[in-house]
Amino acid sequence: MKDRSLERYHHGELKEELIRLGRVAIERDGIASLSLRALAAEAGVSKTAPYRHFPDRDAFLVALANEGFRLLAQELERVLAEGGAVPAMGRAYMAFASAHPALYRLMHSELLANAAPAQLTEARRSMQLLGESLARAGGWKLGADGEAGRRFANEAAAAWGYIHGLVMLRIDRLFPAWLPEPDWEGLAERLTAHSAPRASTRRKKAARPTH
Amino acid sequence: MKDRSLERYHHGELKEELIRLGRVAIERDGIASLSLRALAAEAGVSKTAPYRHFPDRDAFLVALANEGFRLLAQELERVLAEGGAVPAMGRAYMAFASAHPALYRLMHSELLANAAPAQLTEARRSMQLLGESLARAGGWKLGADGEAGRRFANEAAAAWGYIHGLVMLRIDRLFPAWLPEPDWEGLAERLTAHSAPRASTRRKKAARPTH
DNA sequence: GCTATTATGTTGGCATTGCTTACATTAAAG
DNA sequence: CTTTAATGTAAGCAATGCCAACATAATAGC
Repeated sequence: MKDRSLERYHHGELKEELIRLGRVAIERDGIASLSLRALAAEAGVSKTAPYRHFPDRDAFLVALANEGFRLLAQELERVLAEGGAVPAMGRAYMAFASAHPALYRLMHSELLANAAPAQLTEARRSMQLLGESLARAGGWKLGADGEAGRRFANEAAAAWGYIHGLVMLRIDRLFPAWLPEPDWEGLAERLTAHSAPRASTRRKKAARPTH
Repeated sequence: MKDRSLERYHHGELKEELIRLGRVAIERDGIASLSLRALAAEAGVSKTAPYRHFPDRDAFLVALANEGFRLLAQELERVLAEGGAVPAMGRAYMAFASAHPALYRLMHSELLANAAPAQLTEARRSMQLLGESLARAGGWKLGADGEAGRRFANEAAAAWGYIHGLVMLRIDRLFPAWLPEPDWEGLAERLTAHSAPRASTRRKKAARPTH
């Protein structure tokens, strides 16, 4: 039995502290090598204590991801409040991912694809923000049905895919080293070109003029 | 001691078979739960046999990813041989990722960011193919120096980011379910719009020169 | 205030896994 | 034919996820 004479039996904020420690740990060691036991030790608590707050390791990772979405939404909301348009959103998105690469990766990992939607309330919020911003800039209606809704879904997927891919390329350092380093921030701002329904693009769908 | 009277002591093609089995395993159970021991058992070989061919688990995953790049390059080359232009490349890229989602994810995972370049010879090949195709379509020179090289790097990053993000959005099922399913193939074909230097984009770039 | 209930944390333990060391078998080189 | 290198095996350690039984503290009902 350890000497816990100076420590409280109940931590009191274990759940929150585990999330905090987890965020640091994944950025330092990578997501794959995150260990609940090690985290418990860091928090000065027994090896199975985390299981009182999370059913299993995957559930903890989902909670971590959700925290990430909360932080991202917070950032995006701040930009929106400052009157930022779509390019500013792109910049903020890129900045968030660069500042928390492992967290961003986790937020878009395989795990989340099958996670229960109820656990990812914050995820929906941040995506709604992005979607609304894109819709406003492009003059689309968010809840539109039929053809209009389908067209908006396409434009949203194009814009989101663009910024998401750009960000992943950067944080995973996948861009070939034998080429000059791209201007990531500038490219992120170009999000506008993808969200707004450009005449050229729409015509191309029908007639495909280039090449 | 097991009865191996009918089995050869030496498997003979263990390395290749592990790669084969590994590809199936990650698509079935996910990358995280891939176990070298389990794979060894599947191959009918002792638990530590794989370590004769791969220093550790991560090295095996890198080898798997490299095999993925080889397959992708093979596909892209086939499309090129058939005279396919950039939209066809986009389609092929999307098709490959959809057919092997876990493999594609692995090819762009955190692990690879720090992998020794020598282990990823095939990766460079497939990217070179994509880069050449984009350069030809956009009228760029691949090895250009200075401003031209930097501009090409930006256009390449934009195009690659676009298709990569689109693909990831799809295979990770991240696109919100409350929107209509996007036309993924059609969006992949739009790769042209990102690789070709569009007048509007270039003017915008000039108006906001660098940073 | 006292007690019952619930939330939270601990201890011990099992199975799985990655990986190391020492040894066995076979193929290939000389 | 002998030697050597390549390939596979056996045994075992440490770390981890997770379960079951128990301990402690906070809280609610009376």
